[in-house]
Amino acid sequence: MPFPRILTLTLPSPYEGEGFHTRAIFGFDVLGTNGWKVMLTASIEDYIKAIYALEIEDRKASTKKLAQRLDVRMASVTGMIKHLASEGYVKHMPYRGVHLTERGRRVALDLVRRHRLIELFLSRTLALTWDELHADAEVLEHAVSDSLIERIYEYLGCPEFDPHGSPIPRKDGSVAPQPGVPLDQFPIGAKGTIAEVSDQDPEFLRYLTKLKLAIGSIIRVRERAPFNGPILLDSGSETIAIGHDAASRIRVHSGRAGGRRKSHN
Amino acid sequence: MPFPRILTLTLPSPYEGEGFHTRAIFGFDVLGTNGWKVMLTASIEDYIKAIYALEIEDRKASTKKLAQRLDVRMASVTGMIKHLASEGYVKHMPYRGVHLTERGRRVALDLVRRHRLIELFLSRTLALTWDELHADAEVLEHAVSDSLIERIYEYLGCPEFDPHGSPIPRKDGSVAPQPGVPLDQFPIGAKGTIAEVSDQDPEFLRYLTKLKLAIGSIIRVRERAPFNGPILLDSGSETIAIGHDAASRIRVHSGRAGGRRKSHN
DNA sequence: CTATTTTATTTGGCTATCCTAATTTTTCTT
DNA sequence: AAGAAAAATTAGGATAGCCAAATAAAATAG
Ligand SMILES: [Mn+2]
Ligand SMILES: [Mn+2]
Ligand SMILES: [Mn+2]
Ligand SMILES: [Mn+2]
Repeated sequence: MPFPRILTLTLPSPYEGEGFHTRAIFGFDVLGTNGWKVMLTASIEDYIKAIYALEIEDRKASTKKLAQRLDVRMASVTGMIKHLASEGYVKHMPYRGVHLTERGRRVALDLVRRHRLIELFLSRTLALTWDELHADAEVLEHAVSDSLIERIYEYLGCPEFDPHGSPIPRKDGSVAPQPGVPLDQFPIGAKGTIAEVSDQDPEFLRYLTKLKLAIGSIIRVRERAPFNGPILLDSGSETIAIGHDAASRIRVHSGRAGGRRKSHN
Repeated sequence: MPFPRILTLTLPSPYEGEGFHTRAIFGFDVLGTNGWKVMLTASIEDYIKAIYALEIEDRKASTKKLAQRLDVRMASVTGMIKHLASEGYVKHMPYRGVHLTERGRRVALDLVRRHRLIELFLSRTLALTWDELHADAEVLEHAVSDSLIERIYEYLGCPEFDPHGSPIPRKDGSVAPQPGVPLDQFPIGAKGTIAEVSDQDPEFLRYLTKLKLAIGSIIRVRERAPFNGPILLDSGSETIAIGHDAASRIRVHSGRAGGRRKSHN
């Protein structure tokens, strides 16, 4: 069987009786080694992942923010939301955003798992720097098979965190909590370890590299200017001023070693 | 810039002046590090690759064979052929098949390069067996970026052959000729080395593994039955009977070591 | 050379996904 | 609380890529 195209596929019916089963509307069902599984299009997977991320950030996902994040128009988001709701991936409260259902959450976690394992794999094998990883992973996450991702997982020794310090969701659908707290909320004077950084913007990651900040770096907040002003911190022998915006994208663990993982920078 | 969706994209115009440029009809133009490049959909890439393969096998690509290979209907092939011809990737002689243009050939070689490098990469890093490789590579070939494929190429030490013994097209568009001759045409009594096997069918590859045949195996044709009958050959200390069909999918180099590469079985 | 079979093309139709423009609902201002 | 602004939805439309059925051309068999 040739690998399914992204858009449509006709397969022997997964249901009773004979005949074929064409499932072009919303991803499609595919016969894998563990029985039938719904295969979703890259577009749908990305929508669900974006909703998942926005729910963590904002408690709910709004049409506007989804449109910005996915780089599509709001009309397209509304249309897709209705599809997703009709298939049971989200609950839609018109004019008030969406929430993932448990079913949707599983899809999101599975995709995030693939994304983060791919990032770690590319980082380990090809020594890609952390600013290079994300864009490739964003595409590859939709292309790797379940069996390949399991091979990668074993090859990496069942890792728990990706190169940006984010927890890798487990196959059973559980995830470790995000480590630490945002740097802009870290107590003044306390010593901490950089535990996680946002992977969304390569520019930001190159900026951190220039500041010699990486996962595992030990820092101390010296001073926080008011009105969302810059944050002064000690790192190694240097003192660094970092904007509020950037600081909010860095999470810091209190104490010395947040969790025994190294930087993959 | 988020990575382009497979189907459509609107980007700042690559041409003079202002405004945007929507190119949904046939892949789209993308701004890479070396200027603008046309990005093709996975579907189009697969059509062009299939035409390339059929031209090698049959001197031309017919609608029927394309439909079989791509698992679509003939009507779909005709439709796509017209698109490809209008974009200058193929020359279409109605009712008599298609040929790739030079432009189409470059697309095919680039895709084959990606496919084979991915197979070798997965084989080296994750120790996938040669029957497992092809299906994953068939999808990933459309998802890896140019920069990632170059990293893989360097990581692998600028390899010339993939795990099935097929030559990896070079970046400049040149390819080494297919090594050896088909086993069903190899002279009787002569000693030879298995140089290449077809990667299309995992069943076939598992069959070869069971026979302990791999790239680099040394064999001697003992006898060839008439009327496309089975072929008897010596391999190691054993004598093997292999059907004509299977034999035609194996290419053999005369002499001992075809080219110093090892099996990645 | 004609009849039949095979191969190829044309026609008409479908869904997925996106867009723009118009409309509706909610939120913000004063 | 009314008006303005922002956010969300609806309406209408486009292309890619697929299919079935009808038609046409080429190849084959007698
Ligand atoms: Mn990432
Ligand atoms: Mn993605
Ligand atoms: Mn292959
Ligand atoms: Mn492919």
